Amino acid sequence: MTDSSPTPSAVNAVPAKQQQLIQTAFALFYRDSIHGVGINQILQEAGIAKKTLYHHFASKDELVLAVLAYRDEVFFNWLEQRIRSASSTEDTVQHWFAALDDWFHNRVAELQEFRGCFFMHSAAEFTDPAHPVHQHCAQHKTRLVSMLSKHLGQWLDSRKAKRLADDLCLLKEGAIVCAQVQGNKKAARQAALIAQGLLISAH
Amino acid sequence: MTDSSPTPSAVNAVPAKQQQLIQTAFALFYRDSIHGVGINQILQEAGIAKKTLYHHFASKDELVLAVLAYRDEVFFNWLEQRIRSASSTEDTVQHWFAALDDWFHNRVAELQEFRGCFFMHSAAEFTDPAHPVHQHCAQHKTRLVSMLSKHLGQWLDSRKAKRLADDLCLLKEGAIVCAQVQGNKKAARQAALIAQGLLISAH
DNA sequence: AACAAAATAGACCGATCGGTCTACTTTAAA
DNA sequence: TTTAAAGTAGACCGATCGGTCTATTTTGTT
Repeated sequence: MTDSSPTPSAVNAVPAKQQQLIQTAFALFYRDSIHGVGINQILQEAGIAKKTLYHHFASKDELVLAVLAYRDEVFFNWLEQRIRSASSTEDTVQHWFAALDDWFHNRVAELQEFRGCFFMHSAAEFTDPAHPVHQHCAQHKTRLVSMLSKHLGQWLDSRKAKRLADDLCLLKEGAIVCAQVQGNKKAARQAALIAQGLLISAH
Repeated sequence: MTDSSPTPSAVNAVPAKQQQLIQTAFALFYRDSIHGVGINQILQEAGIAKKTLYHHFASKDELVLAVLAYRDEVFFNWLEQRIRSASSTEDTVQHWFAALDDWFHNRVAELQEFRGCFFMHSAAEFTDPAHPVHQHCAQHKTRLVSMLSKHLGQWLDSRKAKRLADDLCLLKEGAIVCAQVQGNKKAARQAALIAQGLLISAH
């Protein structure tokens, strides 16, 4: 072993307080939007001193970016795992919307109570496409498309895989909005039915 | 005539300053989100005194609701008009996405520069489904579905019309998100292609 | 035991928040 | 011409904003 481990789980780990700050901030941002939540509220909720926050982050903006990175990782990993075991194009589509359905019905503990897409909301708060927050949101979506596209590439040629992935992501966004704004939790199954039409015509 | 008209366009009209306040507030809310825009900023931009605002609205919340009602009316009327002339189910679908395409490409002056769906964004800022703002947003979506459904009812039985309207609205939401977050302005045409599949299987 | 890093509480800063209020001016109908 | 409503500018209120700082305590390594 090249490094000793003085404390169980230390060394190169993300500082505990930093992680706690990020998770608390995410929960509050997700509920009340970024502009709707103040630093002091986050600190009180997390039970952490103000100095500690500014020891880990230079500003609220940097905390926001860290929160986006955190959510990106959690969400991406969850969805990739849900897709991974699919063994055909049709199976992937089913897994895709089954995952969304679970999310909408709060059957996915690691994603918190469903309130729509955090990246969609954040992009709406920072409408300038050049703003780091907006760019991070766009990247998240792009990353999901290419992950799905790559997965579908196992059975489809890359042009068709990309096209289907784009469509499935558009349907995903639509389902999320319907589920969030109108509280229509059946939106995932509805989107899955629309996707059926794609499989018939598109191969 | 039951009422005289002392000044051209007065009597039962909405006060000019009130309308100006609403329009200015909408432009700012749409760009920087509701929580991201302060009262003073709105007043400065509109060139209106603070007392005048609180003469017309009891609070910022009431101004927000008035802004939602204003945008609801503008958007609904625009989209209904775009659909009205359609003469078949297929034609309606084409008009539907052609309208979105125009919006995404900023060819619709009355809707302002495209920044996504204002109601979707506002619902994200007020996540409590019981909050008046959130409810107004949900209503807007419901109203659009039923308008479209009614229109499609000319050629489809009501069950099928409702189902198709639901699907077209889900596709609309998906296209809006893709166009806004990723800047994918082709999303309307993409959604139109997906909708083609619906017309084949669903009648 | 010594020591540096990390954490604590919370006072404090100038700016802005939503909202009230006074005092004055403009507008337009009777 | 009178009069009431609607408008103006902007001081002011307490609260909160993001962020800095002092002083002290906890923590973990040597």
